[in-house]
Amino acid sequence: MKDLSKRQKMLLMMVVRDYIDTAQPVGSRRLVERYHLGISSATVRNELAALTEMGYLRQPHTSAGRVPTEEGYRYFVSELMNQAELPPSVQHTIRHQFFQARQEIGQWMHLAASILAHQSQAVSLVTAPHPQKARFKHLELISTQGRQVLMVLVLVGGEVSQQLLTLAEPVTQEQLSQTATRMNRIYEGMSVDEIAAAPAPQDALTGDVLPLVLQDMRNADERVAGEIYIDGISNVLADPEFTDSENARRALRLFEEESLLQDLLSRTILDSHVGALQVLIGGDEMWEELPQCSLVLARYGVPGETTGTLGVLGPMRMPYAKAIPTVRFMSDLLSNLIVSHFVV
Amino acid sequence: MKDLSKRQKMLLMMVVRDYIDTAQPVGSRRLVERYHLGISSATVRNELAALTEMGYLRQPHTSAGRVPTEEGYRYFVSELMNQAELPPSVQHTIRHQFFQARQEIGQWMHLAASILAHQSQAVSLVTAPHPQKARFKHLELISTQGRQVLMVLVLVGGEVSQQLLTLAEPVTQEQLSQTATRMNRIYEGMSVDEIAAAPAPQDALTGDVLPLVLQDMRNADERVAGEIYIDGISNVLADPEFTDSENARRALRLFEEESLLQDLLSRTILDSHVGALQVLIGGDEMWEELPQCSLVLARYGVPGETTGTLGVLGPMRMPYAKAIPTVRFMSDLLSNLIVSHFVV
DNA sequence: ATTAGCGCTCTCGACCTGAGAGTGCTAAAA
DNA sequence: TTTTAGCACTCTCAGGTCGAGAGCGCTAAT
Repeated sequence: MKDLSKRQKMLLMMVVRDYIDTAQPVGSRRLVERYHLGISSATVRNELAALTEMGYLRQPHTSAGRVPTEEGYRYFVSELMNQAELPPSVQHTIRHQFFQARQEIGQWMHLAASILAHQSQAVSLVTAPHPQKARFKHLELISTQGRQVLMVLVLVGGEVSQQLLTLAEPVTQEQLSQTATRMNRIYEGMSVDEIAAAPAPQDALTGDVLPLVLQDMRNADERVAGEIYIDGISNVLADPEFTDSENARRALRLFEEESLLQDLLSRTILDSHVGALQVLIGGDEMWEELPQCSLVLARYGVPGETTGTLGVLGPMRMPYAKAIPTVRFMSDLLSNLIVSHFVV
Repeated sequence: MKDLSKRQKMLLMMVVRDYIDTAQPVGSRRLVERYHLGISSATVRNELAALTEMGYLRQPHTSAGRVPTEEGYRYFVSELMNQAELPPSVQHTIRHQFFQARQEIGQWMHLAASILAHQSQAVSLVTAPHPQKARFKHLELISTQGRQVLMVLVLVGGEVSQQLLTLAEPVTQEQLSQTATRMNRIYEGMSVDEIAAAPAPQDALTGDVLPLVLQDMRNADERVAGEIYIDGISNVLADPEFTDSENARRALRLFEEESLLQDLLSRTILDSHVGALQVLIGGDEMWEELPQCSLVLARYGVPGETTGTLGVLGPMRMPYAKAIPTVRFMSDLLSNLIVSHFVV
C-alpha cells in the first residue's frame, strides 16, 4: 500500500486535486502543462498506468483521462492531503459570527450548518446536542383558556418540549404553579425509570401531567439525535454527480425524511468518540440512497452527557482539504460552547 | 372572455386535464381518441385554433399539440374545474391523523405539510400561527450551572422562545422563580410597548432579563410569520419543469432561505382574509425565482389574533382539482384546532 | 530510466435523414 | 352554415454516420 514513489504520490495528489476542481477525467498531457512538470507526458503515462494498476485510479473508458477510485481518495485523505488547521483569519470570522448570534441553541445550530455548507460547498448536517439518557430538569404548567394547559418541559441538556393538554376541569394558575414547583422539587435530575419508580403525589393534576412528562422523556430516549439542521442542498445540486434527476430525487428524499437521516447517522457515528473525525468515502453498502458519496463527520459535546453530530455530505469528489479542517474546527467550537453553557 | 361555446369549454377542459396528467402537448387526434368524442379531429382542430386565437392555448412550435397558457389555467380553475369538497373518506382519514398526533403545534404543522404535499404531489408550505402583535404570556427562569440561566418565554398564542443568559453573579433557583413570578404577574398580556412603558422592578435580575424579553418580543414582531414547514420537495423535482438543473437550484435556494420565503409570503398573502383561498397562476413578475409556477394559498387561524399561512407550490401544470380542495380543507381544520387550543 | 513517436481506441459533437405527429387549408358533404 | 375528408406542409426526434480530438500503451531510441 505504501510502496509509492515520491513522484507517484505527487502525481496522485495532482490527479485528485484536478479532478476535484474540474470533475473531468485528467490526462497526462494536461498534468504536464498545468503543473509545469519537468518530465514528458509519456513518463507521466507510465506512472499513471502504475497507479491504475495499484487501484488508486481508473479510466472511465479506454482512452479517457484518469479518475480517482475510492482507494485513491482514501490514500489522498490519509497520506497526501494538507491536514493543516483552518487559517486563523477564517477561524476568527467564524468565532465572531457565533459571538454575535443570540445565545440560543437553535441559532447556533443554524449558524453551524450554514458555515459548514458554505465552507465545504456541500450539504451540511448538524444535529442538536442530545443527552444519552433523558433527565428531568424543569416543568412548567401554564394556564391558557378554560381547561387547556400548556406544558413546557425542560430536560437536562437544555432540550425543551411543549405540549397542550386538556384537563377534566378548570384549574387556576396558582394551583398549576404549585403542582409544577412540587414536581420540580421531587423529580429534578431523574431519568424516566427513576421517576416511574418514585412515589408520585396522588393529586389529580399530577396524575394528569406525569404520564405526559414520561411520554416526552421516553420519546427523547428513543430518538438517537436532537433536531437535525441541514443546509447547502443547493450547493450540491449543481454538481454533475446530481444532474441525473433520479439521483437528486433520492438524495432529497433522504433529507426530507428525518427518520432516514437518523438511521444514516446511527449506522455510522454513534460509536465514535467526541473529537474524532470520521471520513467515509464511497462505501455504497452503507447507504444505498447515496451511491458514490462521501461523508465527513464528527461528534461534539460533553462525552457521556450530551452529544451531537455534525458534518458534511457531498460527492466523493468533495473538497476534503477544506471540509475536513472545517468540520474539525466546528466540532471543537461547538463542544466548547456546549461545555460552557451546558444546562445541568 | 366568456364567449366560449359549450364545446369549446369542454375541449379546453380536456386539454388542461390531459396536459396536467401527461405533461405532453395534446393534439386533436389524441383528444378524439381518448375521450371518444363523436366528432372528427378536423373539427377539433378548428375549435383548438379558436381557443388558441383567444389566448387560452398555445403551441410550443408550429406542429406540436396544444398547451394551456396562464389564461387557460385561470379559466379552467375559475370556470371549468370541479370545485367539490374533498371526499368524506379522505377528510376522515386526515382528521384521524390529527387526532392521533401529539397535542403539539410543531407536530400539527409537520403533519399538515406532509398531508398537503402528499395530496397535491407538489411542495407544501405551512407557517406556524403567528400573532399580529406579540404579547407576553409567561416567563420562566431556570438555573443551570454557575451564573448560566435558561430563559423560556411563552407568548400569547403559544410561541415559545428560549435563550441562555449569563448573570453577573450566581443566583439561586429560588430567587429566579420569585423574579419570574413577579414579572409574570406584572406583564401578562402586555405588548412590547406596554412593557417598555410600565414601571419596571428595580432589582438587578429583572434588569438583566427584561431587555432580553423585549428583544425576543421585538424579534417576534418583526417576523411576518412563524416557523416555516416545507414538505414534498422531492415530489416536484421529478416534474419535467424542474429537470433543468438551473431551475431546480433556484427553487431550492428559495426553500433553504427562510428570508426569501418570508418575502414571498408577505408579498402575496398578508392582506388576504382567513378562509379565503388565493390561487396564483404564473405571474412571473411576482417571484422571479420561480418562473412558470403556481401557488395555492390560504390563511388560517383566529383573525386579528394569530394567523398562519398554508398552501401548495408547484408547476403551473399542477393538479388544481386536488390541491385546491385540500388546501381549503386543511385551512379550515387548522383554524378549528387553533381556535380550540388557542393560548390566551 | 526517460522520451519521442506511432498506431489504436473511444467519445463527442456535427450533420444528415426518414418517420411521425400535428397543423392549417380547401373543397366537398351534410 | 357546419362538419369532415384529404392533403401539403412544418417541425421534432431518434437513429446513424462521420471526422476530429483526446488519451492511451507500446516500442525503440536516447
